[in-house]
Amino acid sequence: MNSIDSLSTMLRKQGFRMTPQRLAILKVLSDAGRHLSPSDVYASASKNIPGLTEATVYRTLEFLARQDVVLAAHIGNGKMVYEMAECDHHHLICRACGNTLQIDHALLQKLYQQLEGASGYRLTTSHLTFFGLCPDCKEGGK
Amino acid sequence: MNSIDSLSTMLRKQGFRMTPQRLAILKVLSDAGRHLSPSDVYASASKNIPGLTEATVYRTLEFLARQDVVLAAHIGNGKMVYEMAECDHHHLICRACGNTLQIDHALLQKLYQQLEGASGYRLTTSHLTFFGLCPDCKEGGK
DNA sequence: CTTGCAATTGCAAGAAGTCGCAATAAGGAA
DNA sequence: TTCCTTATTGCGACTTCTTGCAATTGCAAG
Repeated sequence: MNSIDSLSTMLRKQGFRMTPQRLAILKVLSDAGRHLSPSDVYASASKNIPGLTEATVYRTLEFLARQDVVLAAHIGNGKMVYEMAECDHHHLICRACGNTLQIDHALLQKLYQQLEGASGYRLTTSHLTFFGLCPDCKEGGK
Repeated sequence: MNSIDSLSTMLRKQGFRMTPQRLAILKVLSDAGRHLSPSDVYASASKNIPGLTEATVYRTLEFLARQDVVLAAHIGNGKMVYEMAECDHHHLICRACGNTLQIDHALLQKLYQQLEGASGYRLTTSHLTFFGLCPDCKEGGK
């Protein structure tokens, strides 16, 4: 698992600035251990960085996702959520009740290899979201 | 492939109203043959329905997606796009140049069965988006 | 320690999308 | 055809998110 220090060093090496704003946002995500919405991140980070703006939070999340430090995902309500890119995984969400299951990336490894073979692309891990009905809701006949 | 008439009949049977607004939006999507953004849909549909509002377009797209008449997807720029749910497929997008490849759902059939077995969920088809680097861009060493 | 460059941020304006409520209208029953 | 119920829409206010630009600041060089 990458610490904030090693992530910072890596990003600096690539010519990026590690500002207090960026460090605070990274720390919020690192401490959370789950995904957060931009407004969740803003609410927490602005406690440590008075004067932080939401525009900066949005820009920083997008920057960290582009650098693969953070995974972005849509979880079905049209909103983007973010999480530290520590453990590759995907989500399976019940369309009726919203219950969410985490899926290891290992389950998709073969598919990814197959898609690479068929397409010529090199796939990056992304935070996929699958939808379905959970065991409780599919019995209810929705 | 379902015609607008048969989709309308099906929705009416479920107690929904098939208003001129909904028919116009369905027709725009049906004629497009590709995915459209909400503002694309609004621009086209409002030609036929003067007075149509964007609020109605957003609500109708969300309604049609919920009824599985339309597939919604995020294509990497944070925006939602919509397409008739005619041919189950997914997307593979190059993160560098934006080039997009369409992936048949058939390639994911086994994975879906596997996930159903492992989770107890019944998966619905969703419009997944994979990311990677296309053959041209991965050679460029990004 | 100082300086200069260019990346990053704050700010305000604007775009995209959502919500509550009254008015409108789809459609079934009579 | 008329009437009534209730789903749906228009509207305006609001929230969420993005953008351009000037000011600020991280950081490498000296």
